[in-house]
Amino acid sequence: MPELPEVESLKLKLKPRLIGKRLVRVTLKRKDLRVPMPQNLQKNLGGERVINVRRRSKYLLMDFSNQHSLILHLGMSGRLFFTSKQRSLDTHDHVLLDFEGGLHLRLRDPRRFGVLLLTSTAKIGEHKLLHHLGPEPLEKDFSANYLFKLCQKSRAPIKNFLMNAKHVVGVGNIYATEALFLSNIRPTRMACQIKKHESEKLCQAIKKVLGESIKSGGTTFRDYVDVDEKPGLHQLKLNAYAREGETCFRCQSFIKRIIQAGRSSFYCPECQT
DNA sequence: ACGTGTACCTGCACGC
DNA sequence: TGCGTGCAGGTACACG
Repeated sequence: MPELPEVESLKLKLKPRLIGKRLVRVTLKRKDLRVPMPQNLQKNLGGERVINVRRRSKYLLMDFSNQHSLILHLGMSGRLFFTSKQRSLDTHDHVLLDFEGGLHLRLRDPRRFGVLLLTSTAKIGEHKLLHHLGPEPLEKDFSANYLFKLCQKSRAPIKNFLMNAKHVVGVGNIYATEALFLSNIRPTRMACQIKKHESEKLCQAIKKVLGESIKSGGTTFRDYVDVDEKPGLHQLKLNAYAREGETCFRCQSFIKRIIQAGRSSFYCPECQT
């Protein structure tokens, strides 16, 4: 489900409510998501305080006072939200986190493509899931120059290229689609055919669409909700994603849908070349 | 070595 | 109503 803006929105809302709080109890309602969850969580984290809540790529990182960190990924259908401890359990409520002061956080993930792991805070960057990741798109090191140079080495379609976390993290199906629309580039173009000026436009478009989505609290299609189970608003601003057969806001042509690497892509056949 | 296809899993909307 | 099909904000891995 969530791409960078959705995870960033969760992080921003979790931070002020969790930092400094002790984790009282961790309850696992099953033993695995996409991979087995650590079975020693209560022993390792029970009684520890939350020092920080961070995001790297689409991973949410929770640092605790004993130098351990939780790594959480929401996959396609994961939700992380505060609720009442008394609320009855949904079939797919897999993890319950009770913090001091009665704060109760739940992880719900019907498809179980999510991940929950524990690692030492110091070694988090070396973790198998994180070590190979490319730059954060909203940071300075993700520049037009960086993008252009990397593009020149790849014969993959530009959309697939953008969704490859080795090149840049956090850009999933929605935002790759939208950034390409904003920069007038057809998603099927080979990355190595992108011109210098296009890479500048594309780099800007990626930063813009991600930044605006964060401001809108993310995009909600079906599963995503924030920590208070409220949807985001960015779906109201999409230009291409999920708009097959509707008219382009720029030129009134019909938006097309194609499949690339098994995922839907949407583009305007007139404005994107 | 890189790019694509497949697997993981459930739920929902659709057409017949 | 019921069933089959196709689709869904992700990612690691096996293959060619």
